[in-house]
Amino acid sequence: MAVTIKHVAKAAGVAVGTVSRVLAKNKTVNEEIRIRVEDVIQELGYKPNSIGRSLRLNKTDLIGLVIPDITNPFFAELAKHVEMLASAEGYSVLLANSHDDPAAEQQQVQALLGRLPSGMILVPVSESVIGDLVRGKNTVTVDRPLKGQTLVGVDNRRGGYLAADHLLSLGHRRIAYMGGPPALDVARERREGFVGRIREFQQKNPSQSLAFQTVDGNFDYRAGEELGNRLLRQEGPHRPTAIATASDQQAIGLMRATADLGLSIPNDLSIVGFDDIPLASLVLPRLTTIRQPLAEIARIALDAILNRPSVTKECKLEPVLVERNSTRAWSVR
Amino acid sequence: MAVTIKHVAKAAGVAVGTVSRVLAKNKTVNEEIRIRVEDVIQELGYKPNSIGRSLRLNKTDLIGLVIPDITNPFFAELAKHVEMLASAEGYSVLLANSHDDPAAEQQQVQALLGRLPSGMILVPVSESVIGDLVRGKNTVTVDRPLKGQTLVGVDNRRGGYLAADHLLSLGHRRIAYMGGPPALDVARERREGFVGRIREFQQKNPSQSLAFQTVDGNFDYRAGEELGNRLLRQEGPHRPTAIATASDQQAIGLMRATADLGLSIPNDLSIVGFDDIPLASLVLPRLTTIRQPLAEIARIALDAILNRPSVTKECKLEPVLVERNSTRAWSVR
DNA sequence: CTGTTAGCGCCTTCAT
DNA sequence: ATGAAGGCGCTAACAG
Repeated sequence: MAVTIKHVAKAAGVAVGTVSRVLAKNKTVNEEIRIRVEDVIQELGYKPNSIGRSLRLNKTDLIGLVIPDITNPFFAELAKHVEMLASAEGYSVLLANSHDDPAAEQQQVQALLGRLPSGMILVPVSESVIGDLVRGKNTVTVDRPLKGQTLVGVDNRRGGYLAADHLLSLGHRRIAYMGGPPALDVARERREGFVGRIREFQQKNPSQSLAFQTVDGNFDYRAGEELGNRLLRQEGPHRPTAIATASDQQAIGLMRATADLGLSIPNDLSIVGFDDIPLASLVLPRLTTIRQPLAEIARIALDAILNRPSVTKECKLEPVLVERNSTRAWSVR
Repeated sequence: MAVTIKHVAKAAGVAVGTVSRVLAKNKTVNEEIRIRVEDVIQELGYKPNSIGRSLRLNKTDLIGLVIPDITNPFFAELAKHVEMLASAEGYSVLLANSHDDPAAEQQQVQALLGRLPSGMILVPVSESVIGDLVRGKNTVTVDRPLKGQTLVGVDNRRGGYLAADHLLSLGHRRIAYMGGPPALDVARERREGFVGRIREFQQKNPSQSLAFQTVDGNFDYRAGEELGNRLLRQEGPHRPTAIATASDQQAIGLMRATADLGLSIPNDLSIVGFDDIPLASLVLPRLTTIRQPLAEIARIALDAILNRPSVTKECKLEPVLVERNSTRAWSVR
């Protein structure tokens, strides 16, 4: 058995309570004794047992993180930031994937909750099932909302708006929007923001002709490629000169479809993504996209969990347009 | 306070020991009593407290996973498989990033060890520092070796060999190899395997002219692009017609450099990667690569940790060549 | 077959 | 300022 507080106490000739106080840096400990105890701790190589501590205190130094899929670059980046911040504060993170499956999500959340974490950061998949599971559980939700739970994320409408605005101001008048799964609020909001800016333009410039269409699908590469093919196979005046997507992964899939058809980006087609995953600045051409401030999101989420007082019911951060090389001005040809 | 085994016992009119036995599915419990206890558990919504359990049993249901960077698709995939398998067995995984920094790694490992995990899966960064930290700790090492620790990974030499063999049999005679950081065993082994096949060919076909060169760098996209530029800017007969890389990320960076120079893959240049990350089959053209059986690796690693007996000191899995569209036969032109 | 009980390692109150 | 002791929730050994 490992060395415990008892061994230290005996070796130092004091009571366990005193050792505990030394550990807790309690000021009411005699200097001389403190030194002695610390020496013994060094000598014996004593390491506090976090389980005993947790049992007594009825809390752990664990943060649960439940995301759909760690393989998704966006969530990987979120996880990385959360882990960095958490470990800097002495917390460890419990990782669980829900695979976008409500049943799996429920099971994972239950499992984590059983470990009595200090808090939980959740990117929820199912609205209802999870809802009362986490009620009153010091949970914060990222990216997707959950009734009654603090949400931290980006202002998706604003993001969609920015994308549309960028394309419009570049002179594009044949535009398509590739949305995410309509079942997800995030996806709907991004699209609404985008469509909103389009409508706004149409009302202000009723004389200008503007072709606009929408498709929906999953957030992944494959969907981007498939939907892209559908969009781009339209001949002549129906084919858009610019497409905005609801995720960078879609955008990258779309880039592939574009190349497949022998079209050039940004000469024949402008593309703007969403998220700004690391890969976005590494593909060719570098992807213009709507950046989510993930480090910030992670920081706020963790803050909300560690210092309960400062919780707000909703925290929408400002997305920002990152102009790179996948978009270009369009003049009628 | 939550409902404990005591509450259940009182409500069911039995002793705590009996409840514990019901929970443990101990067969020696009277059917009738078992039912009653289970009903009460349902009714009260009792959830076993894993901390009390851990304290008593002196073990947790936690698996530590320490990797360089969750943002790296290869490690993300590893993490995903580990997490899936672990949670299927009732374990949760503690995630920590070492950021390829020995000091951070040491701190992370210490922090995780303090949580008394059942075991730890480690992709080590530093040989020495971590060595005695995990000695005797039920640790298994993945991808990179650590003295005295079980290693599960792919046979890197064999992987390198396969890549070279593929290129050679395709008829390429101007070949380059882009290696990983020479400080890493993995990188060295892959290169040795590759070079080995090249030498073998040269000895068996002394009359054939064969140009071969090597460059080294990091495993990431950026290194792939930079090294690729260096390799491809060589004019005429010095420019390779095929390049193998030590990682898919390098290969994808290289693809970008290739496109930048107006070269076509696989017409002007064949490329073979290493790892087979998800993105490898999504880039254009789809990347021919050496596949690491990650699901298998995760399974074996976890097995080694959960059933100590079956540990072997080293487990080298067979990599497999996945032929896609980034390689093509080369005839002298 | 079931009840009772003794800790697991730690913190904290209550005396001293 | 320090020691003694109780108890967090649970399991396992022992007694009945």
